[in-house]
Amino acid sequence: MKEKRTSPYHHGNLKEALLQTALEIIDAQGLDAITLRDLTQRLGTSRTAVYRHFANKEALILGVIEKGYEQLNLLFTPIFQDRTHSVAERFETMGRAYLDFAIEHPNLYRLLFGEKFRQEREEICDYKDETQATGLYALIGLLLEAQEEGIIAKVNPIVQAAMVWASIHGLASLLIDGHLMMSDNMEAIYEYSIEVLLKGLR
Amino acid sequence: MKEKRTSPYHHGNLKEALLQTALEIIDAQGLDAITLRDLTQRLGTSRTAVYRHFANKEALILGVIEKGYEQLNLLFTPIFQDRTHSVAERFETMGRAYLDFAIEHPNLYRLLFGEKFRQEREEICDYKDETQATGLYALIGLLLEAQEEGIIAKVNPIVQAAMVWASIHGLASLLIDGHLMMSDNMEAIYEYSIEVLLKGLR
DNA sequence: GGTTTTATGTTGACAATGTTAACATTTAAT
DNA sequence: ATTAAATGTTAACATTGTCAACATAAAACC
Repeated sequence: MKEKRTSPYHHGNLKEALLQTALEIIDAQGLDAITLRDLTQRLGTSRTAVYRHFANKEALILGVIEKGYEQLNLLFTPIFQDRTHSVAERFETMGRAYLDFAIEHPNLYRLLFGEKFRQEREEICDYKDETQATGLYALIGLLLEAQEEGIIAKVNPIVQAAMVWASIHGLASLLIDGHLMMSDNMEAIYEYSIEVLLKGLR
Repeated sequence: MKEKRTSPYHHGNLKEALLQTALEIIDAQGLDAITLRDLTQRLGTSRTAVYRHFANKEALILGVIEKGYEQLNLLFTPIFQDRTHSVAERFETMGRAYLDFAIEHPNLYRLLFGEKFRQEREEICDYKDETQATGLYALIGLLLEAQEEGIIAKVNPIVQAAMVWASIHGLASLLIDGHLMMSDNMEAIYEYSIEVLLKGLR
């Protein structure tokens, strides 16, 4: 009883290793590229070892999604908590960090904000609300701050947050999915977007 | 020589039937749901009949994508050509039509504006530019009109169009992929988005 | 018209993949 | 020490995309 619980023995917490490696594979090659055989081979176990820790492939992916949300949360939280900058500055920094994440981890971004397993995802969101993990929660807080400062109109902040998130998410999606044939203009487009948003929200 | 070309004989233009049925399957059940065996079975042919008309499954899907763009074009063109309404009105109508299409055909929308086959897609876009099929081309025209009327600022319309498209695309994506936990508020969010955009673009 | 060539369709087979069942082994519980 | 539970392995199967070999209908050619 030296370990708290689920103490490893054969592989040394294979479950966590599966999640981590799966996340790395997906991040590098995309969701469709992952196969249980490849995954288990990398870890030196047999193909079906997965089934001792996950019901099936889908359950594993859901675990990766949850893990991804956690990582994203870890990445965004410090940005929001930085009170040394103005609301407008934080607004811009936030959007840029979001875009950067999408650009640096397009496959992971698609997994987290894509369509796959919408139904099943809800089980995760029950106790770890996507709203929070996404940063949408923090965005709402930021918008409320901006409302107090009189920078933007006092409208339902949830509606505002949805609109802002959609704008940045749309930009990220179109970019990483190759639908904006002007990646060189990206910086200009982003800055203009922030400008339009801040002006339009007034 | 009664038929112009590619006159059918066995199945009666199987190629077109494959594209049409494939599109219907994808529209109804999504890209991942389509299998060549199911597809061919519906048409009463054998599994490998596809390979007489397409190099492989991917080539077939690319054909469906092209067909989808055409349909989308047919849907959007009349809206843009309607000069009986003001620029602002057409702007709003356009966005709504775009959103409606995404909501009514989420699987098709994901296929047309998703990540799959980005590389290979470019071959299609050579002679049938996505920019045109998307309606982005028409959007730029609308924005130029708005600029002339002094409704919005005279900025690079391509940048403006990217920003606007991203906003609406983001809204559509988040909605159909189940990331906006307020589908009831959708109408309010959309109207507010148009409001913010028109105000911000000034 | 008859022959050849081409276009189109079919059958059988194979590799990759997710999955299950049966068996094996290591750790934990009693 | 024995039993039970957890974890891992092997063999096998169904599904799917794909290819090779074969079959047939249409078109082309003389």
